[in-house]
Formats: sequence, C-alpha cells, structure tokens
Amino acid sequence: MSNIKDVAEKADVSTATVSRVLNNPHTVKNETKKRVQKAIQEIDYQPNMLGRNLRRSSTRMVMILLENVSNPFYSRVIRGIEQIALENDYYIVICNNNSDPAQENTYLNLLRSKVLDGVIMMKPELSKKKLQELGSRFAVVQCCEYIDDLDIPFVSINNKKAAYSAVKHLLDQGHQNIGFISGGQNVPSAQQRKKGYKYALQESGITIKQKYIKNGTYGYKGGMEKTRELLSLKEKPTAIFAISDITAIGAIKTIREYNLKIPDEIAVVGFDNTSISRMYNPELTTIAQPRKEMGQKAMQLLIDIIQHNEIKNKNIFLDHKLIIRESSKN
Amino acid sequence: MSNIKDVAEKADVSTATVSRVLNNPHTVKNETKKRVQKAIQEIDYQPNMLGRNLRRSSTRMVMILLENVSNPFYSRVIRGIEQIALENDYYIVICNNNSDPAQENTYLNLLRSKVLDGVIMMKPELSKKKLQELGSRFAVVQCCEYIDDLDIPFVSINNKKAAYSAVKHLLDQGHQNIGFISGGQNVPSAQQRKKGYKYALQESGITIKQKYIKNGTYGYKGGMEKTRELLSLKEKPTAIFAISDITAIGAIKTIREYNLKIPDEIAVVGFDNTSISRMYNPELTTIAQPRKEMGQKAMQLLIDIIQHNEIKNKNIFLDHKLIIRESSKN
DNA sequence: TTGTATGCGTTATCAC
DNA sequence: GTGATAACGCATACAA
Repeated sequence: MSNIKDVAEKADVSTATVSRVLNNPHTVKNETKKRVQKAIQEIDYQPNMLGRNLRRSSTRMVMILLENVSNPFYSRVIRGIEQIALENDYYIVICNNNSDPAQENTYLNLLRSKVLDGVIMMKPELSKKKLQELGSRFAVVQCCEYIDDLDIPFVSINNKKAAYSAVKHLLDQGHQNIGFISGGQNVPSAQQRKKGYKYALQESGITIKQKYIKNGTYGYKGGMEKTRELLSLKEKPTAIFAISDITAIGAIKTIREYNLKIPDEIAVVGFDNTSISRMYNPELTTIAQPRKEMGQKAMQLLIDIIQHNEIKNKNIFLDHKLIIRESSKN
Repeated sequence: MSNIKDVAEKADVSTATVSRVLNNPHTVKNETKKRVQKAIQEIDYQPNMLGRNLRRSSTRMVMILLENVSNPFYSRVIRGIEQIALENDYYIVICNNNSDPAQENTYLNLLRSKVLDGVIMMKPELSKKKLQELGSRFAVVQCCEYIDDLDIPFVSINNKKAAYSAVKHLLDQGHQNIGFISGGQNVPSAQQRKKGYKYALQESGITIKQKYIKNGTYGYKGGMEKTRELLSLKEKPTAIFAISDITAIGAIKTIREYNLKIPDEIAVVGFDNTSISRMYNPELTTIAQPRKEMGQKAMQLLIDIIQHNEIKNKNIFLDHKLIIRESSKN
C-alpha cells in the first residue's frame, strides 16, 4: 500500500505538504493542493491511521462497553451516543463484556493502551475501586447504571422515583398486595428501585412483606420462576412490578398458566419501555427512560472529558415517564 | 504515561530486552526477565498499542458491521464470533451502519486505514462492485446475508430451502392460500426466501398469486400493515409466512384486531427463532438458523484470511430447522 | 542472551 | 506557502 511519501514524490512536494492538504487544506496554495489531490487519487492513497494515531496519540475511537447487545434496552441509548459521536467525528465501537470481568478487562486494555480515547460504561463488572482508578486516569463515563460515590460522571434516571411512580400507579388502581421481582442483588439500579417500591408502600401505610420481594435476574425465565413463587403463596399478590419488560413478560407467561386474567385478577408493570412492551399481548405498562437522550448526554460528557472542556454538571439525572397500557388498566 | 524506555532504564536493560519480555519471554534469561517484570510492575507500565500496531502493521481488532445491534437475530451470531475471537486473541468491535451507506463507509475506513485487521459484514450497504473491491484488498467475510457471485467468502443458510420448509409445513396443515410478507426488495435473503415460497406452492400445484406476496420491511409495523392488506382481500389467506419473527408478530397483532383465531382461522410462521418467538403469545412457529455456529465459522474464516491460511471452503451453508409452535398448529 | 540501530507512517515544529 | 526533519512507542534484524 502506498504511503504519504509516495504521494509527495508523485506530486513533487514534501510529505509535510501532503499532510497539510489532508489536515489543513486552507494553508496550502490552491494550485499545489490540486496537484496533491490528483496524486492521491492516482495512486489511490489512503492515510494509514496507525501512523497518525501514534503521532497524535489519539484515535477518535470511543467504546461502548455493555453487558450484551442483545439487551433491547440499549439500542436507543446507542443511537443517542452515535448521533453525538458522528457530529463530532468520533468512531463508536461496541463491546460486550458478557458479564465476565475478565472479558471486560481485556477490552478495557484497549483504553489503557491508548487504542481508545474513552469509554462509556453501561454496566461495569469492574470492582468499585478499579473503576475509580480507571476513571481517574482515563476518559470514562457511566451511563444508565452508575455508582454515585465515585468521581466518575454519569447519566441516568432517578430509579427510586421511577419505581415509586410504577408502584404508586398500582396502588392507585386499588392494589395492596404488590409483588416485586427485582434484578441482580448487587446491581445499583435494582437496589434503587427496591427503595422506591418500599417507599411507595410505606407512604400508603402498607406493611412491606418480604415474601412479596423476589430477587432474580433481568431475564424471561427469572420472571417466570419468581412469578410461580409469588402465585403459590397463600395470599397471592394482585399486582406484580418487574425490574424489566422481559421479566414482566416472563411473569405474564406464568400468570397465563395459572389462568388468571390480566389486569382484572392480576396487574403487571415492567420497566424500560422496550419495543416488546408495545408489541406484547397484552400491551405492557412500563417505565420509559429517555434512552436516546441519555446516550446523547453521556457522549457529550465523554467528549468534554476527552477534550478537557469545562464540565458544569458531572451527575446528570433525566426524567422517566410512566406509560400505562393494558397490563395494568382496563 | 511511562514507555518502554522508562522500563528499560529502571531495569537496566535495553528496550529490546523489555520488548522480548513482553513478546518472547522464553528468549530472555530468567533473572533478567524477573528484573524487567519488577520494573514493569513498579512503574505500572502499560504497552502503548499505538506504537505496537504501527510497528506490526496489525491491531488484532476485527469489526462486526451490521445494520443495528437492536436486531435480536444477531446476538447469538455475535456470541459465536466472540468465542472464536477470544480463543485466538482478537478483539471484536461491533459497529452499526444504521442502513446508511455513508456511515458504513466511515466505519470501513477503519479497515482501509489499517486500524482493523478484518471485518465481518452482516448486511452490507455497499454496492456489489465496491464490496468486491474491498474484499479483494482486505480481509472480509460475509455472514448470514451474502452475495454469492463475489469472490468474498460467506457463511449462511440455504434461504430458499428454509422458506420452502416453512411453506411446506403450512401446506401440510392443509393451507392453500398462503400469504408471504417479505423483507426489503433488494435484500438477497428475502429474494431467496421468496423463491422458496414460490417453489413450495408450485410443487403442490398451487397457482402463485401476486396479491398474496407483500414486499415490506423486516419490522413490526410492516408486519401489521401488510397483514391489514392481506386480510382486506376478498379471498383472505388462511396462513401467513413472514420474513422475520418481528414481522410475524406484527401480523399477529393485526390478526387479533380482526378477531381471527390463531392458528384455527389463520396460521402464522416467522423466521429466525429469536427469543421473542418463544416468549410471545401465542408461541410462534419459526425457522431456526444455527446462529452461533454461523458466527463461529465466519470468524474462523476471517482468521484464515487474515493469516493467509489455506481455505478449503469459501462458501459455507449450514442447516436450518423448522420449529413448530402454537401459531401454526394446535 | 543481550544491545544497537532502524524504520513503521504520520504530524508538527521550525526555518526559509 | 513550503520543505526538512524530529518525534511518537514499539519490534526486530543484525551484531556482539
């Protein structure tokens, strides 16, 4: 493959001038510029970014590190990130950690070794301490999932409030026995949402019953299993608040096995407003997060860090929205 | 940040020796090695891959270029790719083209400029000619979606046969009027599947009616709209074969609006066996592709190209499987 | 087994 | 407006 020297020879200029045509065209005399551009065309020259990156010590590549792209929640967040990235000439690459700390660490080595200019972390596997360390040395932003007593900027919603509004909606519908199927025990957002669940009940003077709180995973199967447990209780819940839409759909599947009517005999509320919530039968009541905007804010934050811009607000909370559909209201 | 020279000074060796410890440890005397490793620890040295990459003219980074990660079909394919990549010390980065040729081209510049060692293309926006050109100069593999008269290796299923088996299943259930909701007009797999649809009908001596063939998109809304068109025909189809699971679910949604019973009054078959097909109500009959294996084969193929290994088979077809569920059979 | 020296391809500083 | 050249950090051919 040809390099900048070949172009320079072909156009009878120095490599410096070729570089200028590439990066600061306005500083080159028009005539010279034309000659260089012609040469570039003729020998089909493509700048080698490996050289450029080394020289500049920057790649304009930014990674989105998430659990797994199969999680439908992320798609719109990614869109938001991509939009801002594109506008600012950054490349976005997405990497899965597959919930494996070792795999996550492998990808983070791309950051440590300068291949990436920054990273947006969606659901870190890293220990708090290591995350702090990483954030202190490299450009890192937390998005959606976050740990707030670190000095790492984040964009998220107020999960406690969001869960509160979901449960409040069920209370308003007259439900008293409300089950909660949570996510992973050590996932911050799940803990925050549990607080919101409890707070809503307390506020209404309802005793919190541990038997109604199930810690599970975010998955479909988890939703099925935990619902089976809830429905085998003597005093069955008349409503279930699930940590994600998929979990809620697992719940509905099980409810169907028990031949209970939704929402008449039992109501279900999910979380995330993923596309399936609108497509499912019955359509699912859920909490919408401003996913695209979260991505946009996160990427802007990351750019500000990379470029050492002043950052006004390192902790950004955006508004959620309760979306009421068939699964909780006739 | 410290570099290889700092380590060399600290350990009182040459940079060459440090490099050897990093890359060919067995060629260094044990005692020296220990000293170097200690120095690396002490100054917390992390090799700068920008330098290494330039020197080696390789990054061990490989891109999966797809339409959008939100498509649930890809998740298991990606898993397969990741598995083989991990085993062979390659980094996998995923990029969306968002069906935008310009965006795709931007990402492909990473390949052209040597930032990537290769790319697996899931659904190219590139013109056939440009794809051919790209494949002739760089390591490229087509996966799932493919154009077969190019000299670019691919891994896929036999879409015609797969569609045939879906339609044959419906015929076996006694259906004669079978609608087909296709994908994009210029998507190879959609064309191939249409052939399979037609072939199955012909084989059974059934006249192909254009009114039963709807060209749409792969989406939910497309499924809804096209089904509305099909159900407003005087002679309604009693079965619908959809190009994807999501499209099939859109179809079901509309069928429900018409208060038709599935599968008694109308049967539905999807394509891809994505997780939603099992979760949906009713559970969806569909065609399963060996997604993980497709990913594995594609990545192995790509590695073989990158490393200039001999390649026995450049065109790999894997077996599909018909999965019969509630939406087509009681 | 180790050190010296070179070059990968580019950009940016400095001089003209 | 342009050219000469150093430097980015590393791996490797060659010499010792």
